[in-house]
Amino acid sequence: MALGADWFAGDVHELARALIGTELLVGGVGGRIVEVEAYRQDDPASHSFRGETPRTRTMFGPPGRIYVYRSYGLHWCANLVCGPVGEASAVLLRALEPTRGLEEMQLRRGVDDPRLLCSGPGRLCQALGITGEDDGARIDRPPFVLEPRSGEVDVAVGVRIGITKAAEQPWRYGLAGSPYLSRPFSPGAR
DNA sequence: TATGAGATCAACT
DNA sequence: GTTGATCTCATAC
Repeated sequence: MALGADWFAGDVHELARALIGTELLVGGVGGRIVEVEAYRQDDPASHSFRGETPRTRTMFGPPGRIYVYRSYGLHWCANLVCGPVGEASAVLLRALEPTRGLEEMQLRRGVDDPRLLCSGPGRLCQALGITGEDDGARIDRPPFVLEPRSGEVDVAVGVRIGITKAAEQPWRYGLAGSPYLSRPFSPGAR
């Protein structure tokens, strides 16, 4: 049974941790989530920190939706909105372990190495075909499917990547030891 | 292996 | 006018 939108109504950090190992598919293409980062409204690094704007409108809406924005004027980055309505917290999808639709992703990305298909927010969106068109879409409606993980996973914790504000916060979560991370976690981090 | 430039857009100063 | 939750490609060691 796929995870519904109300599954995202809880605490963003618990959800970030719980998302590791779940399988995200877009139109039958995707893989296991191996790396995410948590952002909250009281977080200076979050887009929602300074209040609602046309771009961040989705973050302030109901949980279980997808917040997509353009990064550096070039790449798309996808988040899953968490928490109660209006809390404006979200989980940034940073890396997947490709499991389904490899050929499709290789075609979209123009590379063959599975480790390079989804290891990074921009790459992930390109591989799955996520664009600004998908902003505000529900995670539990086609073409999106989020399958719960089967069994326990070893979740690593570390500092977030590529930001300058609140950069010391350990709000990056990942599957320990996975070769599909955008960057490895420090050994022993938990 | 490492550093640097370019792409290109919304929000902020 | 500057900055940023990025990535690719080129050039240099």
